[in-house]
Amino acid sequence: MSIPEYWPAPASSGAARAQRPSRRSGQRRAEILRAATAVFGERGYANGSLNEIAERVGMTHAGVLHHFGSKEQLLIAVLEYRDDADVAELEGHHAPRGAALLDHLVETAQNNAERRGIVQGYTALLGESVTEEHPARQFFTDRYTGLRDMVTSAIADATGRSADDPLVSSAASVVIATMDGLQTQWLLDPSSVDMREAVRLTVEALVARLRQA
Amino acid sequence: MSIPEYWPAPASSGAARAQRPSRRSGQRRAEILRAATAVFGERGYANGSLNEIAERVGMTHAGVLHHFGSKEQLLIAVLEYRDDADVAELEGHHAPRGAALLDHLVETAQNNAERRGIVQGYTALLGESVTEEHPARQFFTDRYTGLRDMVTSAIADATGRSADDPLVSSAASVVIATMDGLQTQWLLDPSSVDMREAVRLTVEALVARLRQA
DNA sequence: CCTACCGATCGGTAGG
DNA sequence: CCTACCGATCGGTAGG
Repeated sequence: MSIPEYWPAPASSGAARAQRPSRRSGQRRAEILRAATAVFGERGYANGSLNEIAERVGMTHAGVLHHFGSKEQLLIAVLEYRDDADVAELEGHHAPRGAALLDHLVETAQNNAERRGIVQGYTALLGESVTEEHPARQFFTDRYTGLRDMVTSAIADATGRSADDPLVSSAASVVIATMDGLQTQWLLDPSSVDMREAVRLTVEALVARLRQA
Repeated sequence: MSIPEYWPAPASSGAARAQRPSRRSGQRRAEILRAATAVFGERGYANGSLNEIAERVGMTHAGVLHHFGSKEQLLIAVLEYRDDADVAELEGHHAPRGAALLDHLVETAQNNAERRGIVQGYTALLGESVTEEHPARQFFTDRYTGLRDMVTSAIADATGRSADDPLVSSAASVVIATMDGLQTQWLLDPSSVDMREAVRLTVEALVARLRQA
């Protein structure tokens, strides 16, 4: 499973340069991950090739495979890389856990309208992931389980209902579904939809509905 | 653009058998369309091969290409075929145009829970369609424009608001987005979501919200 | 990291 | 509709 490292050490690897191969290798991996994120986002996973990824970082596809072992492992790394970035951003600004999470989601919808590449990558891979034996399937399944839990407790918090209330978990699924579905519509036709307003309306309507009765 | 027909006429093509080649060809095309729908649904378009489609109807991939010209044209035919089926079903049961459409969508969500293959095919192709230069892109763009119009007028009807009200068109986008997004969550984990209840809640909450103020 | 290669598979065409 | 073929491309491996 591990990736052997048998290429020659850099000629200038004495004490003069503090950069060990592992440091450079880490940078190179990050470059590949960025390129792979872009290519899978533009073309999808099935249609994105290692060759195109490799060209964008100035190496051959064999070089990419050296770093990541297989196309599938590269995809997994891309997904985790994206996840890390999301988490970092969440924690950087604030890590809202209660009702404030709902406002944060409205903000996210707005911000996403200026990150087309990222939205497209997410939507394309998510869509592909429901196909048979797709390597991203487990990743997204787990991710949505976690997302639903977070949003469920946020809605419980905002409405004073129990997180076990079926209406609450339904509402959580709906909020997430709305964000995903709006992204698809927006990607197909950006002028057709105001993602921020639509998410805001959804959250408002659901919370109001769950507050009564 | 047209597909030439130069294969030999059936040996038994006299007056005894009323089946002209065009009739048989039409049946064969329908078989291919069904197989292609299944394969693209299971594997996606990029990952689904003409060879697998051909095998399922007992011919070679060249035979499939004879009938449809190219893989891309086959995809377009599949999408139109699916669309025709949807329309036929809509008109068969009832063609609800006003507020009744909203109830019909709740029913559709319920019915979809027993048509996993169809839902998966739709979700996978829709997700792929947002990638660069994807052949299904125009199809889905047009489809969503039409869907939004229908649902917008249904919501206007149900709430007494104008179809030009931005809240109404936002709500329409949300209803459609919800259905799509829920399907994805359900495909990833069928036990995680009650599609019917979630759509019902969404419609109810949005209509209630738009009825006030 | 590259070169050089592999087998497999792809969509499409020619030609009947 | 098939056989037979094409060039292109794919992911992956060997070996340094």
